[in-house]
Amino acid sequence: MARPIDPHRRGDLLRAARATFAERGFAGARVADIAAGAGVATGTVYRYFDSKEALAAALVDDLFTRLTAELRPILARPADTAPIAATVRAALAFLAQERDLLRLLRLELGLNALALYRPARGPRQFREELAAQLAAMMERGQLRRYDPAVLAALLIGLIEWVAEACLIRGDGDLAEYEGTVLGLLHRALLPDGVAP
Amino acid sequence: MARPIDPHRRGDLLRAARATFAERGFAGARVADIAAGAGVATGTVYRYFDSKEALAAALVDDLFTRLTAELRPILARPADTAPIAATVRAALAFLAQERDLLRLLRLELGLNALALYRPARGPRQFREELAAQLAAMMERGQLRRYDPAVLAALLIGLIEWVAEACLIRGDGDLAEYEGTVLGLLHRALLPDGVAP
Amino acid sequence: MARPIDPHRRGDLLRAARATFAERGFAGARVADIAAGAGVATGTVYRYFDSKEALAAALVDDLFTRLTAELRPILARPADTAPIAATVRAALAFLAQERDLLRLLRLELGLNALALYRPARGPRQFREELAAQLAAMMERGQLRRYDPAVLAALLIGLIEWVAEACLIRGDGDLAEYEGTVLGLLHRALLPDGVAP
Amino acid sequence: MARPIDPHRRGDLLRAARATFAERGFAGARVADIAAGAGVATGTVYRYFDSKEALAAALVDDLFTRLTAELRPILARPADTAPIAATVRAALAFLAQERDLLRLLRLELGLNALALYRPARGPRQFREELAAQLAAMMERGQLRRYDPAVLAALLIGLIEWVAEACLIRGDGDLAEYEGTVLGLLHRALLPDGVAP
DNA sequence: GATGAATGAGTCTTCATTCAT
DNA sequence: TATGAATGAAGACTCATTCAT
Repeated sequence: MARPIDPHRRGDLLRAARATFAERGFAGARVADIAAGAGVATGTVYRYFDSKEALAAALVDDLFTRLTAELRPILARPADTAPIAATVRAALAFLAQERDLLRLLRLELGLNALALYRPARGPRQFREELAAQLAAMMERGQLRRYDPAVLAALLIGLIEWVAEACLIRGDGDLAEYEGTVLGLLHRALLPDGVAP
Repeated sequence: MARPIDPHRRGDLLRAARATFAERGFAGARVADIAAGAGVATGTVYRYFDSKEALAAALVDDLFTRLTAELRPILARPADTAPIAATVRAALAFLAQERDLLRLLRLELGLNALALYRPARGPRQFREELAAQLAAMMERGQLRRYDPAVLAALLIGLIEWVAEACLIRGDGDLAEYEGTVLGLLHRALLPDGVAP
Repeated sequence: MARPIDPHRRGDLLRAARATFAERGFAGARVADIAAGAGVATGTVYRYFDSKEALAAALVDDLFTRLTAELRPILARPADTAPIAATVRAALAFLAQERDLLRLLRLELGLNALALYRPARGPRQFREELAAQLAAMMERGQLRRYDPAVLAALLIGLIEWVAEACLIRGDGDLAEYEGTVLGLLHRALLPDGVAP
Repeated sequence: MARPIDPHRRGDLLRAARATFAERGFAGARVADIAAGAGVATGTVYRYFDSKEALAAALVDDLFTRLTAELRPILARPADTAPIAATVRAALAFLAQERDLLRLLRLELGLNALALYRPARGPRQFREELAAQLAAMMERGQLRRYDPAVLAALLIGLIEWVAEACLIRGDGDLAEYEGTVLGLLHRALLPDGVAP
């Protein structure tokens, strides 16, 4: 049997890539540096990832995976009186800790690059779960009626927007933007005469 | 750098750049090709623009300039009972006709590149005008009270979000998304008991 | 390097190599593909051949071995009144069926590569046999006197030349070239007043 | 007016390439080295030649051009009683001084590479001239009748063969091989009862 | 001002070969 | 013996930018 594939290698490479991208930016990071950072030879990178871009895409994929893993339980919390607000807050808190990946994603990677590698599953699936959840809430009269799919996409878009504006561009204060968005959503989503 | 003399040349270059970027993408477009497309020598490009990126940024700048020029009168229309909805509609209609620049902006240019070259005036100034307008409307009781600056940014963000989702990613139907967003804004912004 | 145990494997590899070289060219053929084609692991190739080039050289070696094996009996045919012409014809007919290896040899392999791996025996030995045969014929007055060694080399060179011109470069018609060469040899080699 | 193109550059590059190829071989020669040898920047090479291979092909082209320029007058020498022998001798003498290019051509360049770049003119045209010359000689009864085109190709092939055997592979002595070939040609080409 | 020839930095990727298992 | 994961050297080429004319 040949040398068995090391299950840690992939993680090591991802870690090294994240550090190198954060330090030097995507263009400035050399594949050789990332390999060295993971303690392997340059060519080895290409046994785990198709290209430098694929490495970055995997990092971003991973970000979304962890984010949605964090949000799902909150969104599904049956007793929560304001699951949407809680989800938005949790998402923003999570993203605030991942500025480096967020910068990589919005500042350096073309959306094109991403589209090539991002498996449709992750974020799309979460959006569908969210839409289902929203539809159920509308059904129960907890939410005004909108197109659940569009509303789900919109909620995610709003989260991304706040993150981009506050965490990447630094154009605004996170708490303030969060407050405004939640207030707006409160008015827009809750039926008349319902407390948040 | 001396100011370019011939404004005609500048326009030719911008036109050639737009065509070349649309055809080959930003990376694939050679400065020499753009120059040839405008009927000038390669070096001449650099008398009008500092770099290839500056050329792209100018194109995007121009997009925003034309967009805001289109929106200002609508927003300021005194008799309009729903200036916000009209503005959103006009913005989306305008952007629907500029998909190629939108793609360039979101798909190929890093936000980084943009930040380097985009003069703060254009979009920022429009945002401030919008904020002032919103503040005035709140003052008059036509709008619920939110932070006008954040709300202005949010409105612009929503427009960009719809444009990106529907015009670039093709993830949704423009009319449907527009309807949902306008409905949501209606609920969120108008005081109780006010017709749109 | 231990001698390979399984001669079957060796044949499989040679077959796979020939197919892969023919399909993708020498440079385009990956050792891993050849291994896969033979149903073995990459590393196994190196138990049978020292290098990718050695694989190609073995193929060419084999070509020469088969060619000379085919020619020897013809050349030695005691009753033949024109053994040289018969040999040239047989050689060309044989080579016409091995275009792929011929192309590999003349188009892709540098003669350098060949020199490194080709064991001197094969072609050199045949040339010596041919020279001996020619010397004997000169002795018997069946041939004009030339340096037998040079003439042997020349005959082989002429065969290779016709093969290259007609089978590889496609510059001429095989039958026509063969006829001209045989006519020329006839004049040059046979003593006056001898029928072919 | 921009910097005018330097007519010496191409020649400088060719000279530097020849020296570098001779010293390091084709594969071993770096384009950067060749450029440095010609006193220009790496990229400049690519304004004059499409690729490293094109550089080598140009060198070989040049070899043929100079060779045929040398042979034409000899071949056309009206008073010459043995123009073919004189041409063969002159060709071999010329090639003996160009071993480095000959090695490059036969040892390192695939014939493929050559075919891509070699303009059909040079050698092909010479072959046609030679064929015409041979046809005229046949017409005048100075030569036995063969297909002139094939015979021309064959004569050139014989010269190349002697050059390869003696100058590149070192398998034989040039004078001896030349003598044998000329003797053979003498017998094969001259009509009975004609002195060389 | 315009020209366009010259510059030269800068790196991803492949794949033959090795050798630990 | 076979395996196949790991290695890592190695360099052609592009093209944005400059600047001599």
